[in-house]
Amino acid sequence: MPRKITIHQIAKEVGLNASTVSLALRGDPKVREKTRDRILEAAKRMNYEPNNLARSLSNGRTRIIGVMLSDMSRFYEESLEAVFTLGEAAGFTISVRFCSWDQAREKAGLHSFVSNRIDGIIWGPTDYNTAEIAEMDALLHKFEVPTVMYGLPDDTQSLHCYQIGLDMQKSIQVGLAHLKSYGHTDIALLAATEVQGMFGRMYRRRMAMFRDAFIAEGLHLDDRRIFEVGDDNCGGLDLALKLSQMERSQWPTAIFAADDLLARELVKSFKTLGVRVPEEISVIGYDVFPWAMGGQLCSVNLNTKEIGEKAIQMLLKCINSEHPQQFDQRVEVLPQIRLGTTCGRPRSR
Amino acid sequence: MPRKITIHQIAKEVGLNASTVSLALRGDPKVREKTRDRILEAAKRMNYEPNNLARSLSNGRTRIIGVMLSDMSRFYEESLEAVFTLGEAAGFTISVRFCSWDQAREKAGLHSFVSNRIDGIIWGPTDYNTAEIAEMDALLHKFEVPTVMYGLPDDTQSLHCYQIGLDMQKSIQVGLAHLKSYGHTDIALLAATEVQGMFGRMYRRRMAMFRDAFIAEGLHLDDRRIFEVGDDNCGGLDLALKLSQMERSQWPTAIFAADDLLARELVKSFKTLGVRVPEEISVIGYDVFPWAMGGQLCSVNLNTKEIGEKAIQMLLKCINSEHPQQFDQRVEVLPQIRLGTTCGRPRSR
DNA sequence: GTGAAAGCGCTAACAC
DNA sequence: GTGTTAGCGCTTTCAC
Repeated sequence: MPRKITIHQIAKEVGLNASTVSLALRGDPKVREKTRDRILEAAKRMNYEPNNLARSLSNGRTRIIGVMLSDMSRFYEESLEAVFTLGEAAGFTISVRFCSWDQAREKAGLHSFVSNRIDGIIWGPTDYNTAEIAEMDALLHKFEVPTVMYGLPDDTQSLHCYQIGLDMQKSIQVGLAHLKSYGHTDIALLAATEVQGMFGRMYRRRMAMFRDAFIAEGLHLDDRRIFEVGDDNCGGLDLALKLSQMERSQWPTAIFAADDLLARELVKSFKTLGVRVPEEISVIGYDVFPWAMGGQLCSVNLNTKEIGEKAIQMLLKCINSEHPQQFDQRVEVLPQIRLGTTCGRPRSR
Repeated sequence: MPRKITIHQIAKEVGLNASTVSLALRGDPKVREKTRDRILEAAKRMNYEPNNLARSLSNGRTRIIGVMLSDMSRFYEESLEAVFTLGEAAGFTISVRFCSWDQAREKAGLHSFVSNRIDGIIWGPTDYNTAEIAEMDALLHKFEVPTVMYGLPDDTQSLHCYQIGLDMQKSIQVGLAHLKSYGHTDIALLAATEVQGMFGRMYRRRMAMFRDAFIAEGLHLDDRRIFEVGDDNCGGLDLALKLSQMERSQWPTAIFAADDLLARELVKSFKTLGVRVPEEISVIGYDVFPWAMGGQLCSVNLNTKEIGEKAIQMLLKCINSEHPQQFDQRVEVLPQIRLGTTCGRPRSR
């Protein structure tokens, strides 16, 4: 038995023509049911596996959607799951590339997408507004590869791609407004900024946005109210310990943790040390962990599931349309306050 | 300007034949340098992007390696990075599929790899020894797609694929032996087993292996020495608190945490609560976090980087060889004790 | 060195 | 309903 079976061999086997086999395999109603059954039976028996290269070369589409990501960050987990679910339901295969925050690899990966003639791209870029990004954006546009960039913090008007926007500063403001609604004004910030590499860079960027958000909400963020720790999910204990050595009258009334895992550890540590949350101090988290603390943690959720859904929906619309221009260039995904039990009115001082 | 440029259009532009252009683009020495420069210049100017579908259909290989994973688990991070680095250095594009622990999706993904005629597969299966896995293994074998399965706990002799083995029980025994070498015999186990879904399943499986490993090392594991928590990286504090309410004479002399993050939190919590590690109690972790606690944590490292390296090296060897049978069917990757400062001799009782 | 021609496996238009 | 034919864009063999 020959190794790679083609439709011609199946055709010969059942005494028909290759094009009939082709039609039958794709379930075309033109071919009689009995004929189709014979063909399918032979295909299965001969271990036929269709050759997508030939198929795609011939009909001009691959039914593959490429996803370009910087790393296997938790940030992408939920959105990617949404992309899979909706993309596969629409008959597409999802192919992922990672670039490890390396722009050369990112570029090479996107080129490979183009060379392999995938039908569309979802792209979470390593950085924004750099020359490389603009160059790839222009290339993808020139090749008419439908592309959705997602997780973009700012409106990057110069790009041609569709964009799923995520206004981080606004989402922080949402959290601050939530705390203000309880009456908090003395709010501290717990953030991991001493992390090395790209993660650290991300955290530091996030920190800058926190500062801006405080100002935008008319709040004062004293430098002594900023607690920086050297690890993304192991600094809560440090802060709880630090505070427990201070007089309570000196405490802030609420703490905004820049990461849900930090917040989770902070709350647990407070409880361990006998500090009541939220009676003595309120805690709010920020990020992408809806499951943190079994839903008890109050947090600003970045809603990444919706980001993924919007991205794949936009892309599918664009792929299936003749006039992709008619769609909105940019869609904003709004964060959601996830109510828990860790925020309350400030203690009386 | 037409949208998709082909070598024929370039040929027409420079007044040559398409086959010359084809040779020139691939840097064949047969074509004169001056001619090649003219061709490359035209290709760049016209924004030519090669069509891999046509190329692969013609020459029979795609230069793509497919990686099939269950999810974006931290377990895969390092190994995947190794696969990228070595694979790309060898001129391959790495394409990743995730199946979210769904065997139907896993199967579909592997089929798509075959249909797209990728040159080889690295596969971390969702489960072992099931009919589905065996079926896909047989199919991949029949299609002669070189395949390396990795992270396999047991010797699965019935499979045709190359295997990178990881003997979890032995690696736990390595950790236990390390503790025994200090003189510990009263060793407790901290594990997260109340986690939902596939993670929980994995943790429970890990738990069973811990029991077997204790027995194999001639140690007694009393049920009261097993501390199960409901979260994969937030249970350390609970245990530290629990122990601090017990008389120290009742304590175990060492704790084996089934996860580095658990271990890390445990050590930090001990320190917070005034318990000296390792003077009063030793802690050893287990998993894939070489960076946990800045290298201070003593741990059994599963060595996933080497798993990835071995996998891609085996695969490349197999792809480049005419006689893949000559290589070993299965390679074992051994865990390493990562020495830290959290293990020492047991306190005198 | 360069060109001509066949073919990779499939699809799609059109005959019959 | 089924067969015929002409590509899809590239590589490869063989002339010249």
